[in-house]
Amino acid sequence: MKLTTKGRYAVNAMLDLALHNDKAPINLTDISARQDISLTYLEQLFSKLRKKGLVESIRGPGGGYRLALDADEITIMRVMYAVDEPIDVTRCGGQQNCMGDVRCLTHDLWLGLNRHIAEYLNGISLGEMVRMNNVKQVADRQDAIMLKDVTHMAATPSDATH
Amino acid sequence: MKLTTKGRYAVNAMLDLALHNDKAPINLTDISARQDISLTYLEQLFSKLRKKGLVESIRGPGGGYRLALDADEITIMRVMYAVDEPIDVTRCGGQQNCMGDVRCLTHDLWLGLNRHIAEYLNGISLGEMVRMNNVKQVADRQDAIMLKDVTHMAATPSDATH
DNA sequence: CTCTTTTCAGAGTAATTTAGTCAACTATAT
DNA sequence: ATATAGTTGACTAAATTACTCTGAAAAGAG
Repeated sequence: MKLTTKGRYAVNAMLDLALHNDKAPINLTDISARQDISLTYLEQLFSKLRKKGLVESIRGPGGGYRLALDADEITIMRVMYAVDEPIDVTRCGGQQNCMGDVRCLTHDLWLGLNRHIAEYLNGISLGEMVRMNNVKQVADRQDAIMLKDVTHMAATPSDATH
Repeated sequence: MKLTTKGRYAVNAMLDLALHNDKAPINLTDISARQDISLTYLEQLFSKLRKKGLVESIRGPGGGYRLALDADEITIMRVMYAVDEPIDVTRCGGQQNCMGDVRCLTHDLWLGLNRHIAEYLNGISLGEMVRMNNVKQVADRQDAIMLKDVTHMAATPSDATH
């Protein structure tokens, strides 16, 4: 299992999609604004997510993306695997030849770690996250900021901290 | 937690040390041969391991490295942290400002994953690994190969174990 | 003292990966 | 038609990884 920012971006974006998953499809421009991910990078990510059957796309004006499955069926694991080729933590990709012809000393250790991570990430779905309170709160804030931007209100975000 | 081959090399090397942890210090040339890691790279790794107090060094002929602590006190986690700067899995390093001024949607998710991995890697020590059967078998084979190289003898120990 | 074996320190580097950008499409609603 | 939105693939700058190279310095053996 690979753990990169790419995978995390993908999860953030997918969760955004799950949170706004009503009738109308969500376009990437909105997700880009809310989640602070460049549009072109999102396009790249969603291309992969679509090919893995996690989202479906609707082209043209009013188009965008929608979850292709129930949010409870989409685990964090599936999202991360969709965008990041799974790199194995062992040196040999499950083969037993990590070291010349014999498996390395720590072969089983890394396999165990792999299993462990997978278990955790497979145990959490987008649906569950949507129902979590703290997630909902953050999402509401993000939506509020978007609204403010759209209306061109004088309120500059005043991001003194960074 | 960062998961790199560097960390895996370090664990392999440290386990080698633990397996051969008798009176005499072990030099890196031997570990290099047994674990198939370049000598200069090992030097780099052990420099860090020493600075973190996991090994102690003896210079000069007959010198080498020794575990600075009991093998049961050295967890896999400690080894990996010694050589790889811990990169945080969240975007903000535990701060709450992953996204401008609010924490990102998935902040807690990554923190949880971090905790999970740490728990696993902290739950396993070099001592425990040394006592595991499959590890011992691999180690014996590695030693046998080393011996063969040194003596240039034809007498293969015929290690028909499994 | 000198030779050899070892660790110690840090600079340098080639390859790979990451995190994107850019440009040129295609499909569809109005 | 035209504007909106997804689609594709090539390209790239920056960072990271996984090392190597050089040249010490310490310590024991002869």
